[in-house]
Amino acid sequence: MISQKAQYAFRALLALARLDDDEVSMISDIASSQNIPKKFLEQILLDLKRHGIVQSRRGKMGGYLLLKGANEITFGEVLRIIDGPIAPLPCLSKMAYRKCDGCDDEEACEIRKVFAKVTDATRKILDNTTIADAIADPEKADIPLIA
Amino acid sequence: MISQKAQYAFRALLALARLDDDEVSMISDIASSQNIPKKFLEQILLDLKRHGIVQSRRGKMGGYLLLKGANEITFGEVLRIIDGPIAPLPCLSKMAYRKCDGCDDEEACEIRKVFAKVTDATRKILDNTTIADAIADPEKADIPLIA
DNA sequence: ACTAACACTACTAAATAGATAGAGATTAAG
DNA sequence: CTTAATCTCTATCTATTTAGTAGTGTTAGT
Repeated sequence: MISQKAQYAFRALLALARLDDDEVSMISDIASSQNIPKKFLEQILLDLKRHGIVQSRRGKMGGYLLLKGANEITFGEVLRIIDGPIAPLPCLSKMAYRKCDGCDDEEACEIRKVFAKVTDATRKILDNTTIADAIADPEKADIPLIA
Repeated sequence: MISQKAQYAFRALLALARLDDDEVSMISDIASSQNIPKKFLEQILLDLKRHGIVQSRRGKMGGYLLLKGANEITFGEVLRIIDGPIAPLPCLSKMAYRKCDGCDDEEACEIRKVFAKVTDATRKILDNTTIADAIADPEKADIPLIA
C-alpha cells in the first residue's frame, strides 16, 4: 500500500495541474476541496517544493502552483519523494540500495529474481506516467507508451 | 517494500521445497540455515500451516514440510497471507476492498487508474510464479507464461 | 502596520514491524 | 512410562513509522 500522505500528494498535484496558467491555489483551498488535513498538506507541499515539483508565493494573494510542467512530473518521482523507494526489496532499490539482511549471494537469490520482475513492471508504469497523462483523456492513457 | 517477515516466509518455503519426498525440516534447522530468528520463524510457519501451505509433525523427529506442491504455491498467495493485500490502494484490493478516505467518485479517480495498472502487472507476476518456478532453471523462468 | 498567506520545527498518539518469552501439547525412543 | 525433542499458542515488548496537531516565524500586499 502507498501511504495516505502519498495519496494526498497526488490529489494536490492533480488539483494544481488543473489550474490555469499563472493561477495559484492556496493550501486551504486544496485542503478543503481534496479532503486533506490542512496542516498535513502544508508539510507535503513544502516537501514537494524542496524537491522542485511545485513552487509557492508567500503573503497575501499567495499560494501554490506547479514548478515543473504536469507532463514532466511522473508518479514514480512523486512516490519516491513521499514514500521512499519503489522497490519491494532493499537489494532492488536504485535510490536506496542495501543488501538484504542475511543474504549472502544476491545473484543467486530466487526471491530477488521474482521481485525484480515486479519492480521492473512497476517502474515502467510509474516512471512513464505523468500527472498530465493522468488528467488527460482516459482513452489516450491506455495507448501503450512504447509503440 | 515487502516485510522482513515475508522475506523469511519465502526463504523458509524455498528451503522446504528443496527437501526430498517425505523428508522434514526442523524449525531450528531452517532458522539457522536461512538466518531467521527461530521464535519468529515459528510464528511464520504456524501461520503458513493454518493457511494450508505447509504441514508439520510434532514430537521427536518432527518438523515441517510442504502441504501443497511447490508448483501450487504462488508468491502472491504467500505474500497475501503474511503481508496482506497486494494492491497499493485499498480501493484496488480484492481481498480487503475499502473505499479510500475522502474519495467520492472511484470510477473517475485518476490515481486509482494509474495504480490499477501497477496492481494488474504485479498480480500477473506474483500470482503466476510458484515456489517451484523460483527454484527451477532460471532460463525457464523467463519464458512468458501466456504463450 | 495589519493581515493573509506560506515556512519551519517540534510534538504526540496510534498502528505496525520485528521480534522475545514462556508455558503447554505431542510424539519417538529408551 | 518417562524423558527429551519438537511443534503450539498467547502474551508481551521495543522501535519505528504513520498520520496528524500545535505553535511560532517569515513574507508580501494594501
